[in-house]
Amino acid sequence: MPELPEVEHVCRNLQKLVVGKTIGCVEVRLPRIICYPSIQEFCAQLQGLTIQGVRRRGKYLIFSIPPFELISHLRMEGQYRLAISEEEQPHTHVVFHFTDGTELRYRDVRQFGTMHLTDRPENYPIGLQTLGPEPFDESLNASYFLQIAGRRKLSVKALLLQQDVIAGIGNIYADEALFLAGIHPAASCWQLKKKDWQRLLVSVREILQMAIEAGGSTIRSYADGYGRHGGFQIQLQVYQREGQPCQHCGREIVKIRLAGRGTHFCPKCQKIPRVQSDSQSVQRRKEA
DNA sequence: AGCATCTCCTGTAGGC
DNA sequence: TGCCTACAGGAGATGC
Repeated sequence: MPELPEVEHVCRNLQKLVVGKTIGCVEVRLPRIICYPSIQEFCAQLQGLTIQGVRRRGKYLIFSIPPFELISHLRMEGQYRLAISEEEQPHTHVVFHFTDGTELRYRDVRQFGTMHLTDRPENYPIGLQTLGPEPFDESLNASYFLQIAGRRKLSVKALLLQQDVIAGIGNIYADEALFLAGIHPAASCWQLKKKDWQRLLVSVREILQMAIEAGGSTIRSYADGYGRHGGFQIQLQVYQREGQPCQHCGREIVKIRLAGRGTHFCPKCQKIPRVQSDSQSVQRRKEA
């Protein structure tokens, strides 16, 4: 499941593979992938245009194809692959035929991926329009999290998954970052102090940076533009390691369900920050 | 408003 | 062996 590091890697490879290529025609075999505009317009508008660049924003891939932008989200299992004459893999839903005889194939087993083609920001997918800051954005700091979530009772894991709060984090790296920060995923946002947010932000950046350098994580199906798998999965400390010993303390990794997602953590290393709430302090005064 | 749950989808794993 | 069910999850929709 591609998150920021995987999309970043795909993006860098696509920059090498498709920039400068001119589209001859486009084949759309699964209409649901194309969210905007209609299939007919999508194909007709791309014909004869040249790809000038590819960039990433959150988990979105944005192809610059003047005067348009093609915004592609891989969701769970979307993959791009540049091909010449190789046999086509099943679940290939969109094919961009280039004038040089090569083709860019979009493959997506679970059919969750989306594409938008537009020259107007108001037609961007909602998620891109409301996307929060990039994790490596220098203006991002602990105060931002305190301000946006300091009073909320939402779990910190659920908050990390909200793309309008911080862009690009998915289930794998949310679990890993919380482990690295020593914060319990079920801790409520209001329980975190500024230093906790600071530690979490540092951990998020550290995990994402390491994963980018390793070429991302391949859990089920992720592959880059060349069909290569990522290497970070072997460095995962908690994700999908339920029942195995924590590599820090030896305690069994536990799996719970949080925010509708499988959530993995070490019950010894990851604590809910201790906060003395008003009601608790009133209670203590009464007891005293 | 804020939060939880459901939905889309298919391959895989586990139980019987 | 073969069938059935649960599960995986990003993001948008829905409901409380």
